[in-house]
Amino acid sequence: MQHPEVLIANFKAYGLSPEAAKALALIAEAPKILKAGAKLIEEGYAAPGLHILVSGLCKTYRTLPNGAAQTLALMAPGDLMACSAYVLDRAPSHVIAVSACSVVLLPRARLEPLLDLYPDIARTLWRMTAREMSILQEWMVGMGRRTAAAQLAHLLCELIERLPARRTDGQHCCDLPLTQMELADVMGLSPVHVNRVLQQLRAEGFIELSHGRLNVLDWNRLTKAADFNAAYLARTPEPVRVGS
Amino acid sequence: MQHPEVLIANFKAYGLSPEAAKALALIAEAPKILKAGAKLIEEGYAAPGLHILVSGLCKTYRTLPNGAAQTLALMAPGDLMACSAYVLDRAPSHVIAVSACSVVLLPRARLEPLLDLYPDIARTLWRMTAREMSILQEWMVGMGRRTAAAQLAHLLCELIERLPARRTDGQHCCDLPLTQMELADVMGLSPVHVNRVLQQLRAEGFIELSHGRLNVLDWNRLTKAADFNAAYLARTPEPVRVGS
DNA sequence: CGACGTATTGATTCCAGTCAAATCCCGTGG
DNA sequence: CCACGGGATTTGACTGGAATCAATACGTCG
Repeated sequence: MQHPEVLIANFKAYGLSPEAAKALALIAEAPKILKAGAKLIEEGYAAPGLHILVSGLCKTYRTLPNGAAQTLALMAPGDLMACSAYVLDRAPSHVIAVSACSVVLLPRARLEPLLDLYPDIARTLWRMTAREMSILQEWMVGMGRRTAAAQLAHLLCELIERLPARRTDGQHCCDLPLTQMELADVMGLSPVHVNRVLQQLRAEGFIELSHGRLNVLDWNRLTKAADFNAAYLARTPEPVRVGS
Repeated sequence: MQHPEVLIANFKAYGLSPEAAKALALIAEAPKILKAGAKLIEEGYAAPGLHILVSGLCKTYRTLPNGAAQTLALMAPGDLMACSAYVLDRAPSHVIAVSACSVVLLPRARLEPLLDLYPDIARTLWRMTAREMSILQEWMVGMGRRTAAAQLAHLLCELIERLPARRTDGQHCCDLPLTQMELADVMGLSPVHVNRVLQQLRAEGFIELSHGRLNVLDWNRLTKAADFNAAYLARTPEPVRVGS
């Protein structure tokens, strides 16, 4: 599948009209390939356009004076990257590739005219940003009010939903190229504690996780333990639609 | 000052053109007055339009099965309220008035045509949403990686910047109608601990806080202790501009 | 094989939560 | 004007979850 097709399909999934989606795909530059760990956007940097992740996993994070890091977002294929760096014209935080990635740029000079031409595009980008915010809010609930185990379980549920996953009855699995240290930075915990909570989830038969591969053994039980409800991940205004 | 003027000034502060701002103000319904504690938006509710806070303080929060609550946003005058409830057509969380509020509604049926007519409006609303997200991210850094004292100090700095405040050299103060329990729900802490950390900040001469009034005694020292940098609160794309 | 990053384990400390009581504050009504 | 009541704040004692420190295994790659 060509990149333009992927882009078009993605925008359509957010409810954008086919013509507008095609117009967007046409202004996209050739995808950039990033190696794991490569920095895409540096804090303070002025964004040359809007980045969209095509494949791989990226993250946004902030570092503190004491050296600690907090991950602010994980980006899955189809996600906008650092849209605030685009709208605010200045990146408030770093964006780096977690695994090998392919990223497409919609250059500002070509995107802006399209926003004028197809007002639906702005609506869609706005909606994509709102979805990103929903995810952030869910993380916040986890950090503030869930136990570490529930928070981790919830995060894993979310990642199964967001990342390309193979889903069979009961068993769901996906590639998860995150180290325990990276998980810790997402959840605001220490790596050691993540390790312990992970073992807890393994011991209770919820999941398997090793070698960058996550396998959820009992989806129902895990979502219940995590109090997980996928509604916040919806891409379209209407309550989740099924089929095409 | 009439509500339309307030609205117009606010949108201009976000960089919107005067004509578009005026057009927006024209479609606004008469302001609704809310009593403290009144529920504006209920989870799951379909938003009839976009709400903008004119005066007072509101909050968005989620509750968990165990009864705990997590505040997801505080809204100051000029802020969009629950924009995801508008774009996603379904509120993912509750919005209630913390103090007596005045709220204006831009009805969907009148706002949508404006989005087509003035593409800059969508850009501005998108930018407002991005700013809200920046605030959320900053909160997340606090919850995950700052000590409770630094987190609280940071929050107070933010509120001084966002809420109507009287600022004299060194001393800054504003009305802060939040109970310690509410502060706890914002920060993901227990009310008891908030109380203790608050006393710590008082003891060190950073602040006074009582009877719904916050007084920052030493702004420089507080911002330093909180590692506070107001850049994330900027409303316009360009690095903070001074004057009109 | 050696080396470095990652994962695991154990021991200990400490920050923050919980429980519970006392006090304060303020509005209300007798 | 004062007694009452309920929420908010404060305090203390105790518990517990997560951090920290430190050492050991594991694994992958040159």
